[in-house]
Amino acid sequence: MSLLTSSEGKYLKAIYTLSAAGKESVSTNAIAALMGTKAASVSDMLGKLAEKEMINYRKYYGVNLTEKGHKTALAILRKHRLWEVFLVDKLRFPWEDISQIADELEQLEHPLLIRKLDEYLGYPKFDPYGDPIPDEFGDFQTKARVPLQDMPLEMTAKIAAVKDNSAAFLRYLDKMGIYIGARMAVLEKVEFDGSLELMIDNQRKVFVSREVAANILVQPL
Amino acid sequence: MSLLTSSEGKYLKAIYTLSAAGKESVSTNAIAALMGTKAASVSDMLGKLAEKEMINYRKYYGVNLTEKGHKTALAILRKHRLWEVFLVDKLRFPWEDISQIADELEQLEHPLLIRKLDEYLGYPKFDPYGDPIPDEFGDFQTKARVPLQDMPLEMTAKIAAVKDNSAAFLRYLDKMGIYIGARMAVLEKVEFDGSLELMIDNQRKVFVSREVAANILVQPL
DNA sequence: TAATTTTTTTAGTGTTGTCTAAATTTTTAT
DNA sequence: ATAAAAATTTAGACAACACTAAAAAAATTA
Repeated sequence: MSLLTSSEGKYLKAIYTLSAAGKESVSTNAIAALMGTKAASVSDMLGKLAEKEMINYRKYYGVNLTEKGHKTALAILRKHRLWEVFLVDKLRFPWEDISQIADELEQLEHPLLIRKLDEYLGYPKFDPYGDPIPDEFGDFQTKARVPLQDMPLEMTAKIAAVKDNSAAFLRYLDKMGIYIGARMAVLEKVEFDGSLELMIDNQRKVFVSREVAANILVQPL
Repeated sequence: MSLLTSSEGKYLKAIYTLSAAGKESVSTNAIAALMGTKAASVSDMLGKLAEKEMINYRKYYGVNLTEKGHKTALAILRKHRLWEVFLVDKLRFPWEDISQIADELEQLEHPLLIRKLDEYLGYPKFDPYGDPIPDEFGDFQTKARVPLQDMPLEMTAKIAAVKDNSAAFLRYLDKMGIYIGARMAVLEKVEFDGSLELMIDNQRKVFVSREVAANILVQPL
């Protein structure tokens, strides 16, 4: 018993995402907002997930993932991110399209499918957004990453990940030639508005606003 | 508005399969048997599909696909068979495992996904079972195929398709070294029990029973 | 053709997951 | 500290999809 329905899986992933974003406990409204449902629906579902011992649920005070829920969420995240790699590396999808498709693919339940996919993709460790892909045991690599604004001048780093996965943001990055894995250094910080001048791939200079910089993580080399 | 749920899609595919198998109109019980549901559930669903103008439904007298239903079924079949090719050619699944997984993958609805998949797979025309893959317009190639029993002695042919997709049958074929695309000729027909001696790939002789032969289609060369 | 069997449909129920509206609890502000 | 506001839960409804049991229609057979 107790295998998850695909809807339960989506909730679990949402709770994981919100937990990872720092908060001790995750609120009903935050989940509803992230998932585009109503608070009442979330309350219902929290009851079911608590029943299945996926979350610790104290009414009116939000939820935490249990150990079991955490592992399950990581398994779903693993599937999601592997499919994202497939869509970008193999099918050549633009990265702004892939989240939605991967949301459906991640719910597929077949013991061998993900193992074979992982093998086929060459055991990737990061998805196209730069987020780490958990292995079968839920372990993943997290290399030190810092927000772009915190980089000292001139230090070389690699674009490691983006915080905002919205299509608008990703298209903007594409247009500016900013992509995961690109080498960069901060040439100048403008005091006045927090904007930055960057050198990308030792070739191109680009300006980015404080808002954009806040959504980019880099990994010092 | 008229887009299909994934359950409706499965019914449509089942009706298509049964229609293709010859019958003028498809009975409620036949659908229930193929899908592993009960006749009452089928009746419910037929009402919905008739509502959406996918089928012509005369109560108590079975159903036919409308033009719209036929096109929709072919689109689903196209997805199913492309995913099967992916699973076998790319992920290296044994062919007896793929139907079930493709049943879930075929329900994914994304305008670009199938086009990109098709391109990535190199626009295959047949799935791993030898069944033709409809193109975007629902057209597909059907080369002349004959049941293995009807082949004259000594004539060379290619194994083109199997009628029975059960895991047991497919495993048997694997064991005997009989695969889609293999060259073969009938060396001898045994009057007594209808069994055949085959030459496969000009190398190996194998015996197959009448029952097995009845489930293999070949394409004369 | 009349009776029996088979097939199909209808009626009523359960489950999952959503919603709105109302009730309740917690948080915030005066 | 108490009143107002915000967040959360409960209650009741609905849609999709399955089921069982019973009714109805069609097919079979004697």
